[in-house]
Amino acid sequence: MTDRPRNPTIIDVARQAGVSKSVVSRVVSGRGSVGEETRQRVVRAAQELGYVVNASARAMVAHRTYTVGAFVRDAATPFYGHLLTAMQERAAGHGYRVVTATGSGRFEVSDEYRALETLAMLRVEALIVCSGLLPSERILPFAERLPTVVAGRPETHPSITSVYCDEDEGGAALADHLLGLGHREVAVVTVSMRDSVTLGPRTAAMVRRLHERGARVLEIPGAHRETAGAWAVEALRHPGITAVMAPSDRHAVALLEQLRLRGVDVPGDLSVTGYDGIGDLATPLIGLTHWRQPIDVIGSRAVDAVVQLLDGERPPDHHQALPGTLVVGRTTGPPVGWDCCSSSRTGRSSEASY
Amino acid sequence: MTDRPRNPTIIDVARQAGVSKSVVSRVVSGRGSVGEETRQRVVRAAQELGYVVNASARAMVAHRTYTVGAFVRDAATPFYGHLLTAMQERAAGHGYRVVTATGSGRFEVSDEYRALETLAMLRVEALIVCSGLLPSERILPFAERLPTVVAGRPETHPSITSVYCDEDEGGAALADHLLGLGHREVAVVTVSMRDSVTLGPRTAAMVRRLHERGARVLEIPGAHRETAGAWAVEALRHPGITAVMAPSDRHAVALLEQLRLRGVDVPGDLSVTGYDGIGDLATPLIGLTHWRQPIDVIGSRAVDAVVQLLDGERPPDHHQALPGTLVVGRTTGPPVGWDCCSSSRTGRSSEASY
DNA sequence: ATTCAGTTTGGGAACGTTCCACAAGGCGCG
DNA sequence: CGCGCCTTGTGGAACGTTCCCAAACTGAAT
Repeated sequence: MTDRPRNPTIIDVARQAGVSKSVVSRVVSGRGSVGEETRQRVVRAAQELGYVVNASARAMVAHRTYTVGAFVRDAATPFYGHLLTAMQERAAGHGYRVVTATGSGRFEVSDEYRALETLAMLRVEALIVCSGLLPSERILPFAERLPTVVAGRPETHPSITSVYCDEDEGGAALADHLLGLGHREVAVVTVSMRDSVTLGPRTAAMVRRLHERGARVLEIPGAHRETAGAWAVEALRHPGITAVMAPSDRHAVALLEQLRLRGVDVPGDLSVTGYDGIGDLATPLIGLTHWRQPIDVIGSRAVDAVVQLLDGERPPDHHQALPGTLVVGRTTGPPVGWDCCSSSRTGRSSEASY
Repeated sequence: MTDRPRNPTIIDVARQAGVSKSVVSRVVSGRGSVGEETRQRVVRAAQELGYVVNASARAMVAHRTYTVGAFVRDAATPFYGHLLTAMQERAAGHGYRVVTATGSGRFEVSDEYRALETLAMLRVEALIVCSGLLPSERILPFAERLPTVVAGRPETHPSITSVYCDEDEGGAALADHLLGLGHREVAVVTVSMRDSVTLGPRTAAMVRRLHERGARVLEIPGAHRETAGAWAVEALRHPGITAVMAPSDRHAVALLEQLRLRGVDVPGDLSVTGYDGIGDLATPLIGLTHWRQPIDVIGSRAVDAVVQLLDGERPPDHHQALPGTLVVGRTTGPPVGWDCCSSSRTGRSSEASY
């Protein structure tokens, strides 16, 4: 780096305005009283020199940065993009900045750790963790030192506050929707709890509810969207299956693409459900039936909680579960051969064992 | 804010390890030599105390922050989300952090200015501007003080480096595609240059090419996606129109939704084109014909350029125009009544004047 | 005139780090 | 043994800001 001209300091401004640095400090920080005439002179001098406060120096003496750290696994996914935006906006309202750190796609523990350490170096005053993958025990060491809120997923640990949309409710609601349409044999693309703290519980909830209501369930493990072709094949192998539940909108869209390639009619041959309901994927154009999470609310509540913790108050609810909404689109419908009036089903397939 | 325990400093670590603060500094910064036995002792002490370097203090003396500022209008849009992710990753490779500032949705000049000033306070070493709306003259004052690169859009000003995908080429390619299919009367949803530095030129390029090749053009001004219903109405009012070109994928999807509501068959009745080709909107499911920009490349090249500027080199190309790709989907096809073999058109509509 | 309160201003310490100059000790070499 | 050199460790200055305290100045009341 070639030597660039130094930024002007309050001392430069003070010299220019013919006052002491203390006066300039009071003018730029807005604390303490300054004579009106002097303040004008200082403001003018600052403008002439293009003075801008140095946040580092300020942070040093104030022991505050007015910065909240947000950790997300991958900011490019629409879910996190929306969450970040919502948080940023709300934080600005509280006088805080949000600085985000990401785990760098490669899903490595060391990257994750480095990201969180970077936030610590920057002396963020609090932490908002928005990752479906980072387990509680990795968050805990930081939560001990910083007010920490987990956003977008339930958190079991008592010393961590969380703001989320109940996964059980959503999973059950989608299952009920399919059951109500008459589906009795449903495939669920499942994700293990280990692989995701959000996708795991919601698919488990789908399976549970379907079982409870006496439906047959085919579980297709499928954490990664790239394997959507295999899900399609697996679901189609079982002729009794009339619906497939995906762990997220993106999974659902990947599945819809694969079904389309294979000439499967949705929802004629097969119904499909998603989960999340964010941004462009929830477009009416695709018409995906899904469970919609109030991401904006999750984001702003998370920030509110963090600010309350910073103010030394305990947030009203340690774990805030926000209500979601069932959005019925055009990817779900009654199963083939289903007679809506007799409430019984014809053309039931043989008792395949799965 | 209640008083939180202070973070340990190098002095605390020094005391714990029984050495001077200078030794600790050398250990944590990795500069200067330290006896092996001593270094072990320091590392252990730091770990015991949970010491983390204070970036502010470091920045003060080093006059460096290893931080690049990114300004985007709205981080929630997929285009910018992807761009940011790409930049973040590349910057990390160069040893820089990216801190983003947004113009807070409300599209106010004062917000914009505050966002850029925040970046200046944080003493970012360089600036990457990724906004289709912020005009050059607003960027210039910052470009004079900081190495500045504009990403994702062409930049005319000679003292600002830019990395982008040529809008003229994309607009023309899409127009050619439609012309090649046999379309002769095309509506273009146009955005003024004033409203967007990216959307403006690309729609202008579409119109230009269509005119050059002798097609009739209906210009429908439409900066905001919310008015997509009106575009649909306007296009359908002119029976000669066989295709509509949207300024972006998101505009195109909004239009497709409106056309769907009105029972218009795409591409049977009307062909539709998009522009950008990012993430989930470019999904094969929708099958939108569009011009794809290499966003990842734009992001990483922008960071590379910034780093070169920081190193005092001039980047090889002051203005880097990257190649895009035409992606043909299922939203475009031959116009109704078009006979592919005779290369002439039947059922031509009356000479409507527009 | 003198005191007193209130406002405005200036000087200096402190924040946590890096870097520089320097000291102490070990080592090889004449 | 004395000299310089290299390695390792120490103390202090500096970075740009805020805040505390003291000084200077104002004006009003005694």
